[in-house]
Formats: sequence, structure tokens, C-alpha cells
Amino acid sequence: MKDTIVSLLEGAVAALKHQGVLPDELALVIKVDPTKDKAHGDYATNIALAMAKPAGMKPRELAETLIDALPESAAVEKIEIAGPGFINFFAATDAAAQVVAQVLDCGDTFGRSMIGKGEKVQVEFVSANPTGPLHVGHGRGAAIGDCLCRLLEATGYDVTREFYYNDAGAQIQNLALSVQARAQGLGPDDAGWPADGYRGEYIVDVANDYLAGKTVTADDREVSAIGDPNDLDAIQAFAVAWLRREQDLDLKAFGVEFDVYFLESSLYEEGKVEATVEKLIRGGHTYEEDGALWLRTTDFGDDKDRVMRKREGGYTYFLPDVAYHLDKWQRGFKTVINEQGADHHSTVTRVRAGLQALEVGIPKGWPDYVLHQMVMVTRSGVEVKLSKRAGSYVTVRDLIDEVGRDATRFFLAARRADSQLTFDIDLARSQSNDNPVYYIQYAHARVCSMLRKAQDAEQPFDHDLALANLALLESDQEKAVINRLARFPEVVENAAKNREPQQVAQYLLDLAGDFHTCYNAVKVMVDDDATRNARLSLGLATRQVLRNGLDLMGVSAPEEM
RNA sequence: GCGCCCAUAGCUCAACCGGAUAGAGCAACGGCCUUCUAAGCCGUAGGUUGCAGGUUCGAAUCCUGCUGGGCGCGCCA
Repeated sequence: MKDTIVSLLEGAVAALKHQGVLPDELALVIKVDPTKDKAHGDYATNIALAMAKPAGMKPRELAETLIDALPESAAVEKIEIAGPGFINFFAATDAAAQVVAQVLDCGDTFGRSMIGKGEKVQVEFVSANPTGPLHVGHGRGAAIGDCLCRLLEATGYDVTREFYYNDAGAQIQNLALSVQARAQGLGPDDAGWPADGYRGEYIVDVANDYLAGKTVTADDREVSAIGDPNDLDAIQAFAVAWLRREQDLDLKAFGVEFDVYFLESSLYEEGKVEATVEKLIRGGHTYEEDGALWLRTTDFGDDKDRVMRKREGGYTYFLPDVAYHLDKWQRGFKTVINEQGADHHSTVTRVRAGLQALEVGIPKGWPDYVLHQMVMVTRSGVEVKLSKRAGSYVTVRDLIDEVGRDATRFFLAARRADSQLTFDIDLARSQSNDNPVYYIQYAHARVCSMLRKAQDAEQPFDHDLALANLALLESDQEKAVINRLARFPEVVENAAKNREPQQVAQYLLDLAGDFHTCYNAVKVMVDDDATRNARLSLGLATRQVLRNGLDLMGVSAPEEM
């Protein structure tokens, strides 16, 4: 419908240019939006407002001229000029209702598109170091990142989900020492406990499994314990595998799967870190000071230069980061999105600066970043800070166990990434109307129930009869649902383009609301076959779109509640 | 002190990269179950979009300066 209007307008402008009414060189800016208010029709355009000045006409005058020049179309019932010069389009009821047929015809693919043309996109998210179970922040990253991937897949991109982690640095050393201490029977408050050791209960489990000689299998590795409490390297390898498995289980429970696990250590093993340093030195963007090797990132927009190689010879995390992103680029990803917590936002300019300094043709603003703000968890109005298992933070598993996967995913992805999030456990677990997840799922279950009813009454859905009578869907409530359904593809496209999964969540709430309203206002199971089937088809289409939308969020669509 | 993000109804949040009278839910108040799931619906009330300027036909949205909050400012990741 929207496309129809756009092409109608293009036709009108072309005709007017041809007649010399409008100057040939006039730039064309056509924006057609769905209206908020039914009184303004179904779609409106501001074209007359936007082009009035360059066209040298008054907005309303231009609007009138445009309308007169508009080609005929059966899809448009009425056109009005309103306000300062908006042109409002009223869709023919029959044409609008065709979206129902379209939804039923497309099924699971309704809302999907090929905008991405199969282009490769990589999304890196979660990327937690294997030092503990995933916490809520990782959970938000997982929910947003995975939802983004689903959106990109739905819009025709070839998506790679990637998880990057450091399996070698100081933090891992610290982890090994903590496990060793536990293996020796020490607790966090005993003498001899490593400074900054990991205090969580899970460290005890790691130590016990290590001593017992167990074998752990994670998504990207399998390690058997040696059991020798003095072999720190063996402990480290075992602990990393153990926590990788732990995180895998967290992710699995959350319904998130990765295509690639990328190890920071592999960058060293394959000489990519060395190669990156050399390239940067050759490029003349480095200098030595205080015994360290610096990169002049200030040449590329950073506020201070950064150390690449420490005085004692080791590299800072910054350098492997650059090497890693160079590797992404070399793997052919023109689009890379990094989903991270905003507490790491300082790496953005730094990594981009490092990539520019390499001078290998990487575009300036590459890669893209989606940064999410902090998550606070509350119960009974009080902030929850501790998890027994993890020690100092609330884990993803805690949330899934307590409120379920659907609510956890929905709550973590339903807010804009750049606003702080309060995760209210009481709300998420409440099986009541306060809970948006239930509100949406209930709408889905209601349609299913309606269909069961139709079966039981031996009045099963008649597809052909329904489609022949879509014009009978003429109440305001039905039209509202129809219009909402028609907008779904656009919402998916926008959410993907802007990297804003919360738009899908909001849409689903709106659609569920429209449906509930309609459900109460318009009885479906009426005696008249034509009417009943037309209404059933609207229910079916709603169910389909709810399902498609929920699927984009990784949330289930239950048949009954 | 510097940098990034945020500020919308009493509360939690929307508002589709500038559009018409800023929308939902919760909380409050009043209605709707012998009829398809009341986990729902209808209605009432609730706003100077933090403050002050600016840009233009038009601003919650863009710019500047404030105020308040979060995060960051390691040769940690």
C-alpha cells in the first residue's frame, strides 16, 4: 500500500515536471507514513510541505496540484488535504484487507525481505571471558545481540554470530590461582587466598571436578582434568573449559547459539598480533616512550595515545583487539556489529583508530557498535546484588530459573539499548496483566482457542470463502488490526536498519492490544459463514504475525495458557 | 576536570533516522463474564517532553549552554 502511494506520487511529480508546472531539477523527497489518527486516513505524506519552498508554491496549493495530477488507483478510496498541507490517503477497504490474504499466503515468511541481498554480516556479542557464569549484563547483550541477528536474517543478511574471549590473560591466571586455592581447601577469607581471587561458589565446583579427574565438554573444547593441584597450567586449561561449558549451558537455556567462538590466544598463535604491530610500526604511527610502545591514536580522533606493548614486553588488550578486527575485515565482513556493555565504550574510538592506522582501506566508522547500558535487578522494590553462586552479581541463570526464558529474553530486549534497565523480577514472574510478555502470548493463545472452537463446532475455517469476503472486515477495530498487520514488514525493516530490537517488542504490544480490543468488540463465531470465515482469517493472520514477531525475539508463542 | 549515554503522566516505558491533538501498561476512579480464554475489554482522570535559548512551515526528536543521574577516563579486559 505504501509503495503504491509512493509510485502514485512519483507519477504525479513526473507529469507535473513534464508539463512545466514544476521545475525539472526539483529534488524528489517522498516520505509516506502511516497515520496515527484514523481521521487522517491510513497513510499521509508531507511531500507538499517539504517541496513547497523549492517549488515556489504554497504547501496547500502544491498539494492540490499534486492531487489533480495523481494517476487513478483502485487501492485508494479517498484523498484529502489537511492541516498545513498534508495529503491524506484513505485506502479502499478491500485493498487494505488483502493484507490478510497476503499474511496467510506468506506464513512464516511474512515480514521477511531480501534488503540485505545475502550480504555477510557479523555480530559479535556476549564475549564474556571464561571466569564465571554469565551475569545479567551479558544476558542483556545476549538478548539484544541474538534478536538483532534474527532481524538481520529476516531482512536477507547472511549472519555470523560470534563470541570472542580471552583465554590467556591475567584474569585467567587469576582464575587458575583461585581454583588452585580452592583445591587446597582455602576459602576467600583465609590466609594464602590470591589477591583479587574469584570468590564465587562455583570455583569450589571447578576445583572438586578437577581433583576428581572429570572431563568437561564445551561448545568449542573438551578437557580432562589431570587432578594435580600443583599443575597450574593444567588447572587453567580445565577451569577455562569448565566455565566455557557453564556459559554454554547458560546460553542454551537462553536459546542463543553461536557460529564462531574466537579465542584471543589464537591471534598470538597465528602471529596476527605480531603482524599487526609490525604493520603499525611500518606505517609510522607508533613511538616509544617510558620503555613502552605507543600508538598515536590521537591522529585518528582518540583523546590520548595508547600503549600497545608494555614496558615488560607483553601486549595490552588493545592490540589483540585491533588484530581481531583486522581479521574480521579480512574474513570479508563489510558490516560488523559489536554488541557490548557501555562500560566498554572507550574501546570504540580506540579500536577504530587502530584500524585506521593500519591503512588497509577500512572505512572510518567501521565497525558498528551497539552499546547497552547497565542493568539493575530488583525484587520487592529492592536492588538485588548478590547471587550465591557467582558471589558478586546476579546471573542469567538466576533469572531464567526464576522468571523463565521468555520473560527474561523479552524484558532484556524490549528496551532501547542506550537507556538503563531495571529488571523487576516480581513483574517478570507475575502471571498477570501487568506482564507484557503474557499480554502478547495471551493474544496468540486466544486465536488458537478460537480455532479450536471452530473445529469443535464443526465449522472449520474455509480459506477460500474467507478470502472472498475480506471486505466484510469493516469495523474500526478490524481495520485497526489490518492496518497494524500491514505495517509489520516495515517495522522489521526499520528495527534491523536502526539496530533496535525493542521496536519489535513495542509492535507486538500494539498488535496484541489491537487484537484484544477487536476480540471484545467483534464476535467471530457468528452463524453467517462468510462473516465468520472472514473474521477467522483475520484471527489467523494476527496469530501468524504474533508468531513471526515473537520468533524474532526468541520468545515462544504458546497455543494455550 | 574531560569523554560517552540518558532525562517523556505518580511508576515502568513507546513515539517508525523533524510531522497534525505526545501514546500504552501499572497505580487511582467508574463500568463489562448464562455469549469465541476476564492473563481480556470500555470509560474517567493524569503532561510546560529536566531547564533556558536557537535552527524552520513544524522540535520529545536537530544545535548550544545549564541541571540531575549512569558509565568510562590503567602499561586491566
